[in-house]
Amino acid sequence: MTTTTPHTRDRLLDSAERLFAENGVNATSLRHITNDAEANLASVNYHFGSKEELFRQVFARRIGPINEERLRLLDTCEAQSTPSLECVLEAFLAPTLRLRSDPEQGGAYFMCLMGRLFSEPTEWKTMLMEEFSEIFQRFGTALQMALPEHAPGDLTWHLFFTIGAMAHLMTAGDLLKTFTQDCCDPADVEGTLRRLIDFSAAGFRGASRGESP
Amino acid sequence: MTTTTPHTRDRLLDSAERLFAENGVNATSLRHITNDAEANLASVNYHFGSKEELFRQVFARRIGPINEERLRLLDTCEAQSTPSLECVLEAFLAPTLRLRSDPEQGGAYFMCLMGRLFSEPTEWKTMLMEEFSEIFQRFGTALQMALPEHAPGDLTWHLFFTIGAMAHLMTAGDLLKTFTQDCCDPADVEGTLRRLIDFSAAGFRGASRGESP
DNA sequence: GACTAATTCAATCATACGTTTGATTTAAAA
DNA sequence: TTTTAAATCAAACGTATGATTGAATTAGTC
Repeated sequence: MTTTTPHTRDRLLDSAERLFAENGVNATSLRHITNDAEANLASVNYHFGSKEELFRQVFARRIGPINEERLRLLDTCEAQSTPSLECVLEAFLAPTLRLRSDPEQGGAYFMCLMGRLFSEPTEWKTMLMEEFSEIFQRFGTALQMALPEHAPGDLTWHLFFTIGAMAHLMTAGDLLKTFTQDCCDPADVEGTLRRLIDFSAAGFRGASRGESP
Repeated sequence: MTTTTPHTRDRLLDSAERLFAENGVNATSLRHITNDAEANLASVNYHFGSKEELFRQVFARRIGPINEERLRLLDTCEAQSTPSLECVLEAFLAPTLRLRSDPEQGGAYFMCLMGRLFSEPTEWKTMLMEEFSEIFQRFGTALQMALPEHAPGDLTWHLFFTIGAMAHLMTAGDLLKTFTQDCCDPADVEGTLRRLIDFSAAGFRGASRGESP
């Protein structure tokens, strides 16, 4: 059984990942994908059964390792006596933002695709949330430990804002470069990461000021 | 000439706005729209010429007044001797976030639609940017005045992060409510606005810490 | 080399899309 | 009422979509 497929299946995944990211999921037809992958039209339904299942596997192929690295980085954070807020935020943000500088393959395409998922109608968004539920739980308690005097509700709001900034970076990052005439360039991954971590950390720490009901 | 159209044109705009927001632009067909508006299929091409022009007018109908209010609020900010950062941020954020509580019509739909545009492939995003260029210029200088000791590049990055948080609120806000079992509810518009302003303001102020190259 | 399962292929399916047409209806102007 | 323009309508246009079929081809096993 399955003496393992040669290439076609992987070429389909790669082409689909790139085209989904560049043009959107609905706007990318199976014919676009199979042309790009130099495969037959029927090969998608042979290897994956449907376009939807193709997309699920494009997603599943990457999200697992990414979230594993998130948890691994979080573990090294918590190995310290008192994990710093910055360390926790870096563990959450770095694995996705660093996709941009993925050397061999187009993890950058996946980053863009994942960012777009956050604002997709409904169906895909719930899938994304299922994958993230454990992550949210683990990072929620880690943030609570890093900022023990903050209300849990505040932390949830601030994490939500941070995710928004991250997602915007993933989907519209190139626009920032164009718009600022290369002054702000997200291609400098480590610089961008440091900026986002600093911005969010300051937001987490400083936002519980003034009259709160 | 044009003794003025009765309703059909406006019903088409309303239905298109809602369906575009709920299901995405590409996923919404003219047949969906005309069925929802109880109009004939050909009426879209009669009144607007094409689906693309329909979308442009759905967008144009709302974005003008929103950006005018932005500038109006910014004017009242700058009427003060030294405009506070919070005041400038509120002028930028409030007009869109308050769409959620639009009483009569579904400005909430438009809010969701606009948020999604930020992560759309390309074509629509440039249109959105053209509408925003004046806004960015005016608010850029206002932020510079509110934080004179900060580098312009920093302000651009921080505004970008803030826009990301805002857009995420517009597109995935309902998810936050679901996920937190109603603990965090974006339907409380003024509370949400205050939280986002405080978070961003703290980010703007605090993020230029540590060793910067 | 013969047999078998896995894979690829060209062709076609039914469906949905945006757009166009020409006749028909509605309503305003004369 | 007659005339004329605006608006609506059913029907069809050509194209593209995701999916399916059955034959042809490849590769692995005996």
